[in-house]
Amino acid sequence: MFAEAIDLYDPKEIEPKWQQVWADQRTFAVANPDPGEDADPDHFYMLEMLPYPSGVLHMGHVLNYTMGDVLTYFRRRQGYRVLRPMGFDSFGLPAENAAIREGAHPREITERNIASIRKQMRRLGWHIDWDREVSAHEPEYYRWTQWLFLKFYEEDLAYRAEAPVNWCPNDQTVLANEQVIDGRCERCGAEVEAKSLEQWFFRITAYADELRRYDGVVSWPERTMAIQRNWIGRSEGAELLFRVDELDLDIPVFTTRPDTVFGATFFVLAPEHPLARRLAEGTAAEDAVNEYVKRTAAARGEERLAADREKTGVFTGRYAINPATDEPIPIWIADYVLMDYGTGAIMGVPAHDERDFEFAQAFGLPVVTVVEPEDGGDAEEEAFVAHSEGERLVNSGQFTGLPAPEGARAIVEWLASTGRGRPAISFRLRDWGFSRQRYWGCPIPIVYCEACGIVPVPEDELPVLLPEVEDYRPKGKPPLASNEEWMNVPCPRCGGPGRREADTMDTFVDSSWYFLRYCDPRNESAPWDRQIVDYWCPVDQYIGGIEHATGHLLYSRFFVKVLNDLGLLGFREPFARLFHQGWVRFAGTKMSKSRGNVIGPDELVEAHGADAVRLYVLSDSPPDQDRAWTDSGFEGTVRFIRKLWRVVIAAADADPSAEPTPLARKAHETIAKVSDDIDRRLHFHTAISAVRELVNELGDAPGDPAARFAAETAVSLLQPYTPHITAELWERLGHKTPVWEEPWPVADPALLVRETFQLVVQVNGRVRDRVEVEVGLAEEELVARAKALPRVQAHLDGKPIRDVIVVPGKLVNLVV
RNA sequence: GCCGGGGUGGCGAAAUUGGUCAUACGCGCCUGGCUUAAAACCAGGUGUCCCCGUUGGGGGCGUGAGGGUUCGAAUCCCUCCCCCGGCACCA
Repeated sequence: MFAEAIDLYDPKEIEPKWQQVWADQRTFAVANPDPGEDADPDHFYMLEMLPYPSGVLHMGHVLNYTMGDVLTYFRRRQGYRVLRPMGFDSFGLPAENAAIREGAHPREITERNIASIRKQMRRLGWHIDWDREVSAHEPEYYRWTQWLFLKFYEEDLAYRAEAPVNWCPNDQTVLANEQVIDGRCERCGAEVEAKSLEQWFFRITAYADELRRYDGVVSWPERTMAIQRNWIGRSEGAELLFRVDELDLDIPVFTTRPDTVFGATFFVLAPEHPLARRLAEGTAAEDAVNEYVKRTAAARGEERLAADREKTGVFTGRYAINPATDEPIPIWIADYVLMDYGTGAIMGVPAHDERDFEFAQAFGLPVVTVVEPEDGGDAEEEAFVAHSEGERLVNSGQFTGLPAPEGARAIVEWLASTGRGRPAISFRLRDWGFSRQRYWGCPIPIVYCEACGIVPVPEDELPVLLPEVEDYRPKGKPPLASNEEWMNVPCPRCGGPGRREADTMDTFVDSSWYFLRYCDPRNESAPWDRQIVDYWCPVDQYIGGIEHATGHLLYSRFFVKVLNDLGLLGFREPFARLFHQGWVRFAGTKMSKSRGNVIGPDELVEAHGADAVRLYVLSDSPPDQDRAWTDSGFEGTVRFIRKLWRVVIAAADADPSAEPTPLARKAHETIAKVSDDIDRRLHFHTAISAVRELVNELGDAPGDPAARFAAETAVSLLQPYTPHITAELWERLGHKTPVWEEPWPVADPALLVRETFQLVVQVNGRVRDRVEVEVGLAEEELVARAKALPRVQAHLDGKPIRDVIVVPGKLVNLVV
């Protein structure tokens, strides 16, 4: 009784013990390669999206980092040098809002949160190299964020422009398109307004085409690439010039249907188009146009986006020349044309565009059909004709009769020859506005000088430290602007009076390069050493939420492409393999802070140990699928861990034996399956199932000569999932080398090859019997054995056999 | 509307990509053991319908629906339905 009691599994005892060993021995630290080193092991960069330190970890984090942990241990034990760092995305709005609420400094709140998350991470036993920890808010880090900004600025890839921005009236700040969800602020839910401001932009559109390709990517989810491609949105077509003689203007339009230009019966400018007011100047329509522009500008936002809205617009009194027909067509201003797509102006072809048709109907504009189905069809009855293979141009001058796609090419060529058009590609993607009127972010190292204009802060004056301010609230102007002493600075170029840039950077800038800094985190003379970064990168396996598809994952790709063009690194895609973990749901809903239904890992770790939490979160569901956290399921895992303990302790007394019993064979099959599931498929849940099968069989065969081997195998294979209990059991099995340093087991191929196999016998494709036969029999012999089976005989029923299919090593199918 | 992912027991899911009676592993449920009792633990059972000589054995049907290819289909093809995600007055 007493002996049994000491051997009870007690995670509270075991887990702190091994965590202390790992800390003392610096088990998780990994060195960069030594320049003189010649025998370099294979290396592997394992990365999960860094956490935002907003309080404590939730189950989503536990899932994410446990997946990374399994892969880290797995690769490490396969002999790879594994880089698995951690850091904190520590600038950003929530810390600032908490600071306003609590009256503490955002730095204080942030660092407090980081300390508590770090503690949680250690308690979960994650294999993290803490020597490489970085946080975005530390001057040692953001100094290089600023440095990178200056490089982009030098290349004209960061620029300043006045632009309509998404303005959140509640947070008093500009939002990126990605932060606007259904016309509302992602964070506070307030309705977003339009506002025109001087802003900083990254010219991500310069890389639009390449960002749609994934050269250098090894494995990305199809859906993620589809989301990014939809977001970037590429259309091929032409830019055509429409002349306004009276004002001596040529206004470009973008169209995907240059074949329909002969049918353009009107011309439309977006209300925000810089020429909109000028066109109407001096015409009878001037007042009406001004009034319309003012009204639509105010109504931007949500209502304007509704596709089923009635078309509105106003005639300018001017005409443009259709470059194909040379006929004047009326110029209108209408808000169904968007300023920030194409050129902000369109040719109206009501016969072949649904929206143009509606507009023409509303204002009585003529409809001219210029494309018809091959057979003539009943085009007159139809509002417009879809673009398809069997269509030909009509009413199109010398192009009449050409098939539509060919006609499009011929027309663009013809217009190009007189300078009135050219082939063009248009993207939906906009440049990335990254100015934020906020305090808790990376200062933008720019000085505005009355004489010199925009002047970058010299590199040797970096970092521009984030100053202290009285109040973090924006109140219309950015908080940094309230610190007059900080704001006023001599111009770095002429020494005259200058004012600092008071906006800070979007935190997505910080996270666009953190994975590079991890490689060389303490470098004081450069953001990184190119040799070191090129050694580790691209990241071999990245894991994080799919919600970052059009944000972080796109920005990081853009950054790496630019940095490659600058010669700062030697690759063009940051993440070779990408994987999205599913959501952890509880009580049928997504866990999120805003819903207040977060179950933290702390209580569960406290009650049942980190191993149980780690193992359960990866059990039962494929890694990319949402999963429900159920108490009964978790209890099942706790039960299994206790069973593992019991069964392994029982086998510890058994003698080592190499006898190839069925249990030994099962152990080798499990090694093969678990290795393949983790390595190739990331199917952590089926790997766990396989080990459970092995443990079940071991439990059923305590006296088996291979019991000890089976126990050791189960412990070894579970080690990446449950590092504490397996470390303890491995030691109790009498091993001196700790299990995490044990090479990953390799299945013995000899034991995987069977001497006999179960031959499946089918009659007409239906399984009728199975028989154990020796491997390597001739086909005729297999067929003869199959026919001899009584149950097969019964189904053959004396009928003649028409065909025989033999799959060697598997089955015989008799067709009658 | 366009693009992408998906639909398998009561539930989470497996079947590694055309070849072992489809449902491994787990949850739930049922039966039994242990117990004064309960919990825990342990053992067995659990798609569905039917048949027989009924502590056993045999058969039909079953992977959203319908069709097709094949000796053989959850897996491939066609048509359709439904669910989830992205884009959308984007010219």
